[in-house]
Amino acid sequence: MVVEQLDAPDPEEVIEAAKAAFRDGAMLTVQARCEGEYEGRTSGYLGPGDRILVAKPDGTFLVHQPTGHKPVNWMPGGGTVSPRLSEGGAARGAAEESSGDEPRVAVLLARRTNPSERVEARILDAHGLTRFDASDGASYEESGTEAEMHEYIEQNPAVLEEGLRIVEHERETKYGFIDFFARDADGVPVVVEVKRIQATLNHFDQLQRYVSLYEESEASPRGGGVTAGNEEVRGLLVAPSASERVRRALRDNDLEFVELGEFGTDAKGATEAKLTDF
Amino acid sequence: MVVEQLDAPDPEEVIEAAKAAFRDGAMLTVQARCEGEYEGRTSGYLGPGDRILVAKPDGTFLVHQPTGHKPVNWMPGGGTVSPRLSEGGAARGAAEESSGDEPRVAVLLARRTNPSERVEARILDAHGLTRFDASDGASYEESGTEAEMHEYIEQNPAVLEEGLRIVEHERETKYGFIDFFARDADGVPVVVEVKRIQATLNHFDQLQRYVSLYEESEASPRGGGVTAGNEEVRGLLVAPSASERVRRALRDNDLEFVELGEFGTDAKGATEAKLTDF
DNA sequence: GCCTAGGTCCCGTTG
DNA sequence: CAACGGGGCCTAGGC
Repeated sequence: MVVEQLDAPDPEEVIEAAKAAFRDGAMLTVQARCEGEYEGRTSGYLGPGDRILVAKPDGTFLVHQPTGHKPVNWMPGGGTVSPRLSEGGAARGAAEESSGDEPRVAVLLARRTNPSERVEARILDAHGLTRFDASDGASYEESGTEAEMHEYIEQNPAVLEEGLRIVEHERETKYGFIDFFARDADGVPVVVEVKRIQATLNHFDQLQRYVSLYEESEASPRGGGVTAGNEEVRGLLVAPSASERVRRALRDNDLEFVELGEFGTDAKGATEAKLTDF
Repeated sequence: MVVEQLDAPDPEEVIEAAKAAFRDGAMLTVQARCEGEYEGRTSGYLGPGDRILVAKPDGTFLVHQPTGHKPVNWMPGGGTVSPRLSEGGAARGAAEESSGDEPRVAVLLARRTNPSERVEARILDAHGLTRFDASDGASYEESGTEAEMHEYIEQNPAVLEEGLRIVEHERETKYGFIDFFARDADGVPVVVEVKRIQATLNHFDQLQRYVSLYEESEASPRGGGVTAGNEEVRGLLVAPSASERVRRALRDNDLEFVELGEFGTDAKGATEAKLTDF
């Protein structure tokens, strides 16, 4: 039996099922009216409403409202989720006298350290619960990533500029990592920053940072005098597109934009076609 | 009835339940062995395995493996999820001759435009399905945010520096927004960038950009000559902490770091305590 | 463990 | 609508 479903379980049944699921490494899904509370990097409270709760064996905990991609409350994996019975009533608000006839509610508490934080979901009314003994060995394989774009450029530097020669990939500097360090046809050093998506001001910032770093660390040690220094390093921002503001920022700072959209098989085919032209 | 559960539904039942749920604006959860495929900003494939599928009435679609905070495949809200029956067999791979006795499988296809993309989950084996007519009017209320940090600083500028006077909050420049524009005790202009979390190199970048922008736009128009220009603007990065690299980048570029961790009631109390010291 | 940078980032806000 | 910046971002890769 891979899945076990409970319909409208009472608090004790929720606790029991949750304990068993966590013990056995199963995934748990609960449809419930609940409250949420978070305390950690910030703190927050979510009033009662219908949500889906998901707890994974790695400690991941998710609270999903009926809209939106992101969980309204969550805990990343690495911590633990523990079920416990608690007094009824609101998590927040005045502590009313606990009359004996108050219903107890099931609570799912997710915690972790570093950073220290916790999410608590008070299940006021469990509509459905599913235990799922899931087994999944597959991993997602993706193409079209920035890593592939890097590979493509490394193999075909001419798509950026005729005569460009890649010297180093992922060069570390004291201010961060440069995507490519290269030299142009005249041997002038070129700092290259590559983005898979439309370039933003932050990307311009990064390139600017790397270029100034290069100017400082390379020009100064030379003793200053032989080379012009600042003039002798170029900065290239490579991306499929860029807003006008970004283009202007680049121009104003003597940096260059290279539009590179398609890459991979198509572009490779184009390169091969080129070769046959000779 | 808020929740309807099906145990090991066959493909036709999955389709039927999904159609009904989407028509009525209910949330749908399916525990299933499935394949996943994404095509859009990148493209990717996920082989068969056990996952939880969640479809929301706003078009959000999530595929969750047994580990990890993030869905392995997803579609943000705004699009549509449509169920349909399809041929059995792998989504990827050679198109085998479709012998008549192949089982048909339920497929959930999530699509949107702008960007144009789609996620397809081929449900090879549905273990469980839950329809949830959820109603949730609550929204999450959070404190400890950067906005609150801004308010606090605006009310207590002295925590940054004695004699600092806030001139403007969220000043727009042609290259972006400055958190605070201020003047120090000597009337020297100060650009302030505030971060709620540990400062990163990108945050340094932002401040550096704003400061250079200020130097250009303010110093140049003046005709250059009266004021020293570059020397006469300070940049402050305010955050609870910063790595050594970030501190060095700031120092090397004549920018300043101000450590500001606690704020709000505690810090306010500290300020008040200080006042009583006089 | 910290630091750095990417992400199918998502999301809100503003022009 | 694009664009810019925040996020309890999360996650992977180095060191």
